[in-house]
Amino acid sequence: MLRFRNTLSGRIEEFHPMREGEVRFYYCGPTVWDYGHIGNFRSAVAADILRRYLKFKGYQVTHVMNITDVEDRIIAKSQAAGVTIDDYTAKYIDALWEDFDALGCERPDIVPRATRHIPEMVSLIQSLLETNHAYRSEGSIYYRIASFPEYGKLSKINFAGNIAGASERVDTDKYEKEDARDFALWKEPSSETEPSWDTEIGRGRPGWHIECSAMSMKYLGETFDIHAGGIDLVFPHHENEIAQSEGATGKQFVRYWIHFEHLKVEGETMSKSKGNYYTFRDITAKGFSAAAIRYFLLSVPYNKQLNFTFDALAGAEKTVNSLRDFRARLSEAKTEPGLNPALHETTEIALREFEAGMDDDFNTSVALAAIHDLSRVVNTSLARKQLKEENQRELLGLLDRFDSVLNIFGNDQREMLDSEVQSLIDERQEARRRRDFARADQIRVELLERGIVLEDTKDGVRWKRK
RNA sequence: GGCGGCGUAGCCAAGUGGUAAGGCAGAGGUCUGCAAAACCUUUAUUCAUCGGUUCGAUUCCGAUCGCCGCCUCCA
Repeated sequence: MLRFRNTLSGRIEEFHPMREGEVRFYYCGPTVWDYGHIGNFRSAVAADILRRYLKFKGYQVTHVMNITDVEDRIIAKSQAAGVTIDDYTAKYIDALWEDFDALGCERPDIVPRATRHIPEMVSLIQSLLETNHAYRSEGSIYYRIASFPEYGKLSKINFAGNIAGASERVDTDKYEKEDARDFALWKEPSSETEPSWDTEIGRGRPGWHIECSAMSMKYLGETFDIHAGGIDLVFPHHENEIAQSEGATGKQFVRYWIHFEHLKVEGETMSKSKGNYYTFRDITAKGFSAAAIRYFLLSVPYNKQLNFTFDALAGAEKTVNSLRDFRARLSEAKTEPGLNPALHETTEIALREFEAGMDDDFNTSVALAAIHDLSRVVNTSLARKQLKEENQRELLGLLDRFDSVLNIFGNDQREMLDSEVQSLIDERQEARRRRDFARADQIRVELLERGIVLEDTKDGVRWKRK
């Protein structure tokens, strides 16, 4: 039984979707104003694991991820560059998908963009105006928090004792609001040239929060199962989404909220001023593989802060390689017909432990430990020739199941070596038979320079790419 | 100022009221012509510090120190 922490209740809850066997899942994606930093991808990978594990459990999942492509920073930057919003964001959206694919994240089923859903937002704002949850002020439209007594139920912020201290930092240009907590649903353009839309509620552009309410309800319904995102979004973004959606519909908006913890870099907050701000691209440029980055990001449960260090990433690189070697070795092994019952038992235990870990609030650390334990036992059996054909089939199937969730083993496609490389390998085997080790080692070095690593085993020579 | 999280071996870390998962690195060994890979053994009497509760605490409570986050359109 899958259990995880629901931010709404603050407790671990058993998961029961609204509709049998079906999960509607919304993930608050990034704002596309720059290349994604590594913290963005910690969340993206966490959302990927979450969705993949729901599928592993047999649910049919509808996964929506939004792209915020209209927001103050984007407007400022696109105006400074003298280009349209679409032109400014196109490059970063393309980059986002490239990085997404490289990290092995499945593309969401539906990816709505804020700029493509202005009518939906306008209509939601209209119904909030009608129900008195919103009011106009100086050309903009604000949400009236006083109209929604449950405000704060997600973030559990005690506004009575809190806002006073924080209010010193409230922007002075917000005094036209009835209450400091009220937030903008619709913003009047601050200049003639600022990008805006002409709509039934006036000329302007949407506030940040309204897009997620409008788009999630459009694609998933007024009440849906899971809404996930970075922990920083709890307040105000998700709190405001609840106010907007439940204010408009009178129904519960989301049944389970999940928030992904941030990562630190070398024990500190990641920030440009500290010089420890890394995008995914910065890290691959240093020679680390996307597979290692994915492994590292998912090796610690989503609800823990993860300390990013290059030492740890180097460790992940080795670990991923050895797991891939393990799968290749298992796949290539020549086995006798039959079943080794002890190994069958090992296989079943591994599945149980993997699932027990994942069921317990998506504990990927425990799930990975199950895989490492399995690989050690199976490697030993392979070396001792105790692995039978049935075990091999069953184990490869199990690794595929694990990988449907984690996606760390990579493709098991053996490419053909070009004939020149192959003949060098053959020549080396011949040299070894003649005990001409000087020539054999010379060939091994030559192949290594071409990126081919050789391993001599009892069953012959194995090769792999460096 | 208000609220919350964390501090476990050289590094990344899981975890629990009953005596410390896993990975990387290190040491020794098996195998091998050598190497690589794999495997075996080994590496925290101890879980930031100090008190308290308990038969028993790393796990619960309190204090202290350190780090991180939210209260600012930052994942």
